[in-house]
Amino acid sequence: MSKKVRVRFAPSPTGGLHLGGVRTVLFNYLFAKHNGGDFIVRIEDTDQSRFVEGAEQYIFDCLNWCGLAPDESPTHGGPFAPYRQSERKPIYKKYADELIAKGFAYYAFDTAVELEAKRKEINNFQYNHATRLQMKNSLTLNKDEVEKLLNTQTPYVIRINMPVDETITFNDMIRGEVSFHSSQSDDKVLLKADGMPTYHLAVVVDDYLMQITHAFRGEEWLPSAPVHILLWQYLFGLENMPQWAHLPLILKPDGNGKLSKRDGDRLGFPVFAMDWTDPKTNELTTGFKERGFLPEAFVNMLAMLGWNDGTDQEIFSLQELIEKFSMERVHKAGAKFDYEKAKWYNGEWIKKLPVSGYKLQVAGLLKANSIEADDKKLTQVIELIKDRCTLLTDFVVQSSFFFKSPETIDIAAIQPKWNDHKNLFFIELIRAYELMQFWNHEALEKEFKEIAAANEIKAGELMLPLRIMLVGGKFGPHVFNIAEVLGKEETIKRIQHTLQKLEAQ
RNA sequence: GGCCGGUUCGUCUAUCGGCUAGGACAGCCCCCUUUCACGGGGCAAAGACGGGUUCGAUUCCCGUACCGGCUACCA
Repeated sequence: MSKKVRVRFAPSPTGGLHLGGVRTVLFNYLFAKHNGGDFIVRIEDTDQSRFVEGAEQYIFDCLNWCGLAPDESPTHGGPFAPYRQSERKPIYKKYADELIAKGFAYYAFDTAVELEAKRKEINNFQYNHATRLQMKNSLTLNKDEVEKLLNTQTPYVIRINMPVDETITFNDMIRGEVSFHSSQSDDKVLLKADGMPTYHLAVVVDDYLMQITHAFRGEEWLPSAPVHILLWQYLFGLENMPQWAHLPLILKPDGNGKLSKRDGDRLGFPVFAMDWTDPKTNELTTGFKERGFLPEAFVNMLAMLGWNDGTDQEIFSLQELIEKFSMERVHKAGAKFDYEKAKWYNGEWIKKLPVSGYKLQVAGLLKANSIEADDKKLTQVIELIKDRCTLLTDFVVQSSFFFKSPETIDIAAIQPKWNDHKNLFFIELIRAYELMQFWNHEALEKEFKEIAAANEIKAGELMLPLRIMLVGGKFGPHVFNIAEVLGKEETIKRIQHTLQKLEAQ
């Protein structure tokens, strides 16, 4: 029997949660759930200088919005707590010491200033097999000197002693066999002077301790994979190492390169899942949520950036994604982000979901625009206009006139073809509508057309004016549907109002 | 620079040696709609290049080009 699948998402809480980050979460989550496994969130906050207030909570808010709930995390708890690396600090030293004892790592006492000087002196300086014997470390210093430095609290780091001539090969679930030469990697710092591990030590130790079976991360990590593999070999044995998959990057739409927050600002689309306010600068970056995206659409769109099920299907619920996901079908190449397509997914989900699935959000949006919508009418309105909304925020413009009189009336659209004859028609229409027993769109349309015929005016020439009177502009659903929802009193009131304006002209 | 990865329509992608290279978004045209959308139909649009292997390569191998990632006491 094989071990239970356990995957982890390991963000560092340094700011907003990027599209690519959410996709990494998603693929982890889908893989875990597809295989009946657990999804763990581990906070990689080993760099105290990059700590950002609120960033961790924000990550969980985003996951919650997306519907990607962790089985274990600092906030959800779990048998392998703590899940915050800063709280696991004492654990790592032991493994770093073990590496030193085995000769796979060494103490280095070089100061930042000394390293800086070396970098200036040697172009492309690397702390590696070629240079480490020129440096101040336990390889060059004798035992007593090292002992003395250690005893006098001299700051030091622990570095991995990369082998000079070894080929490191592993099998990536997406890329197949990938190999590196050990001489190419430098002697990465494992334990920092402040006693915190670097990412390199921490991932390996925690993946082992937390019994992670599959480790998925962005492609940008590929070059450091050999270091991690060596660490596995030295510490826990290759046979216990998780299976790796390095996910393709999400690229900017124009040109090339990794998609960044700046690209979103520049091109006018969100990059973060939800609104993020930088606590230092107070700068607000809009998220997909606040931009009017449904989590269903956001997740669907992200999944399709690099994955497909081999058919033409493009709309998937989270449940379907769980059923169909496989790492083998993840594309190797990076994908340029296409905001137009992202919006298309949202439009599809607005049409697909029952109104109850997003009614509350729409009500919230309306409220923010000081429109209080009663529940029954809101549902009715949403049904009527949802086909012409691609973002949730579109509902505001598309529905405002149902709840309050239009602020401006596009008189210019009626005026040129306006005449007394038409004016008379509307006066007659008002009278007829006042007497209507059953206020529904079929009856309203029938009445309208009969009066038009009696006046020998083409209905088509009258429908646009009516629309402008009710809506204020050339948009919205079928005009008699609008009148039906508006009700007798309001409809007549709006017609009269515009009639007066036309008269005044 | 070095190492690693990648390369099918403008974009996301299908194809696991047989292709008239399929779908979707965006674009254009038509229909529906007496507004605008939605919807329906259509058009246009691709295998970086050069060598192999093979009866046959988009698919396998090699090289070149181009793009990207990494090259911190950051993740």
